[in-house]
Amino acid sequence: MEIKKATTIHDIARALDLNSSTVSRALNDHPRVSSKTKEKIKAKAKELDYQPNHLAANLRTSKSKTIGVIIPHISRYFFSTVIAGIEDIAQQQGYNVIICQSKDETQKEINSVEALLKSRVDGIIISPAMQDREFDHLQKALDQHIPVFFFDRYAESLETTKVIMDDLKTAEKLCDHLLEQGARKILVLSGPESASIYRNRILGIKESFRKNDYDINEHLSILNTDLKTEPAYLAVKKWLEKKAVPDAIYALNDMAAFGAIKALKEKRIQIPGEVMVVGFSNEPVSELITPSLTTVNQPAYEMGKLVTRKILLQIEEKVASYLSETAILKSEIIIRESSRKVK
Amino acid sequence: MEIKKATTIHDIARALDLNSSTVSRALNDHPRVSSKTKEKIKAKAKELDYQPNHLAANLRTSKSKTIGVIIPHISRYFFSTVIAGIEDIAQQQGYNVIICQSKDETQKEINSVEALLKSRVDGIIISPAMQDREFDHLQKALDQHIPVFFFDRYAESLETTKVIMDDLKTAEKLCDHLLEQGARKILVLSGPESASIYRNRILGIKESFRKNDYDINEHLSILNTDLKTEPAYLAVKKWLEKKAVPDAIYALNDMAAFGAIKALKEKRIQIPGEVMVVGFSNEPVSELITPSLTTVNQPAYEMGKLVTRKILLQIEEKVASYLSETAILKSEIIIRESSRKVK
DNA sequence: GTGAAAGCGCTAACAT
DNA sequence: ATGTTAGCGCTTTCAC
Repeated sequence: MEIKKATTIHDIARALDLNSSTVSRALNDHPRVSSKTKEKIKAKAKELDYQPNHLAANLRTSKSKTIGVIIPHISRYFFSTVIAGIEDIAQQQGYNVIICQSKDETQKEINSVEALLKSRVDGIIISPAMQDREFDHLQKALDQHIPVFFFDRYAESLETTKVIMDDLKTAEKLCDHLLEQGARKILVLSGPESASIYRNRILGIKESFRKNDYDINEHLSILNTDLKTEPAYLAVKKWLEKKAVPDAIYALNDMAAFGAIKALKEKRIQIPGEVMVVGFSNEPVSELITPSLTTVNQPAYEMGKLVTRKILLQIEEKVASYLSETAILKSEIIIRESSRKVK
Repeated sequence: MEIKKATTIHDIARALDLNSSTVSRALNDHPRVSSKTKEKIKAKAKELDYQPNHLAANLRTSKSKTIGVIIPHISRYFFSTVIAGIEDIAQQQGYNVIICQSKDETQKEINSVEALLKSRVDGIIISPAMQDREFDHLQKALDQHIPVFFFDRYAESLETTKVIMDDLKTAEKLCDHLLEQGARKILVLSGPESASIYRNRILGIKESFRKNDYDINEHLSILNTDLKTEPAYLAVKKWLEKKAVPDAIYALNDMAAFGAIKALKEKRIQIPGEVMVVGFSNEPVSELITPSLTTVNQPAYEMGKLVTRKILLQIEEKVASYLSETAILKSEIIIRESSRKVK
């Protein structure tokens, strides 16, 4: 079994009677190499089917050319779509991606950061776990000059770049819509208020009430669940047994909305006739269920691409490391059957 | 801004007045190092917060400690769940993972293999694009002694390890179920027969007909779609307008089943009263739609873990490279409302 | 059981 | 514009 060794820059140098450093420079488009030799070198490289050894280059420059990504659940449609965007940009720029799932558990997230730092990633992109209250683990990365960028969810206490949605505004508009459809008593299924996105969405909802002059205390109820289908189902079921039936259930994600729908159907409560339901984040199923679910579509793929472009700019020092920006992407309300009372 | 350099094996060696090669050996648990020195070295390593530089080790051993994964769509629940399994095992064994999406396009897949070979991955795990008819691109990897392992879908022409489902048997059982429920005329929504899994599922269905003595030609119709919701919806709609309404629609994935349900609902055909519907591969939505969808649950996470364990055994030469095995995982039929005619 | 020495393939400071 | 040289941090063969 004959294994012919791969071509190196030395082979190219030898073949052209040049020095390997010139070859290296030529292949990296260094300005101080005459275009004539550059051409010669590149031609020879192609001829010998030269494949650069990134391991060697990375060792030398002590860059891993790898970025770490930490997300709650890879198999959630929103997140896997973000990953697609991250992978696309990263690959295109010659970076690898390490994906870690936190399962929305703070401890797992801490471990992942630890592991990523050990693998010497050049940067970390994260959407932190719902329950996170402290961010020392991320601060540690920043202390080592590893950029940490957020998407969707973020830590307010860290001054770093984030790509987020215009959640407050969108949540407000969605609430406007429910009020227009005649809803007064609204039950919100929320996640932990410590998480930026849920807090923002609730602020939007309250703003909608305020500007429409509806009494928040009287008409708005907020139920904290962990925004999963089953717990939301149980919570709504319990609510319906003990408290007044609301005019609308406003879930802060689609998963929870599915649970609410299940509970309502079980009690034979008409949707949207008696109770309207809206969700957030447009799971692909949402248009397929009965009734199809009004929700908010978030540009996940774009988000992944954008946050990756931004972190790579910082990693490659094309942008100052002390610059932190907040990019806000527009999301879009999709009105479907579950909230369409008035035809 | 003071950046203290990371500890290396030389630092440890110096601190203990030993040679760096001994340190290297000790940390790798080489047998020919006295356990006393091993202990000393490990203690010192911990004390100095030594973090091995994998880049250096990988360069030296010319292993990238990276495996490439090629899947059709990362945001499909089945695949992202497989990825979760792959990542878990890989990370645990110190490997990184590069994920590529083929979008079910052969050309993209070819490009991905090319890119993975350039990144010098140690192995490739793939579920090939639906339409693939040739596998020269994968053969090329094998020629370079890069193991290529399949999961779910596979190329029959390549002799290599694969982890697949017992699709034929399961498809047969699901068909048995439909026949038991009284279905006679069955319309199958299939993908390209060139793909192993669809061919196998159809064989299973035919087997069910055969053993129950029902005439295949008379009662079984097969409609090729690309197994996406919208095209399936259109195909079924057209079918219902021109041909006889079947007793059951048997879609070879859930996406297509959703399309069929949409078309049936539009024509106000009762499910399962007039037409039963079954799918395949248990999208998380399937239990949430109305009616909830009978389908087949595939152990995706387990599949990802298993195929990764297997390829790592081969990469680390704990198993002969000429050994190719076929591991078959059991999938499970989940009967829900859409096919429950008889109470 | 431990040490010496070479080298994986590349880059970059310095020299010319 | 090109060459010289050193070295990134590790593994591994060969000595002893």
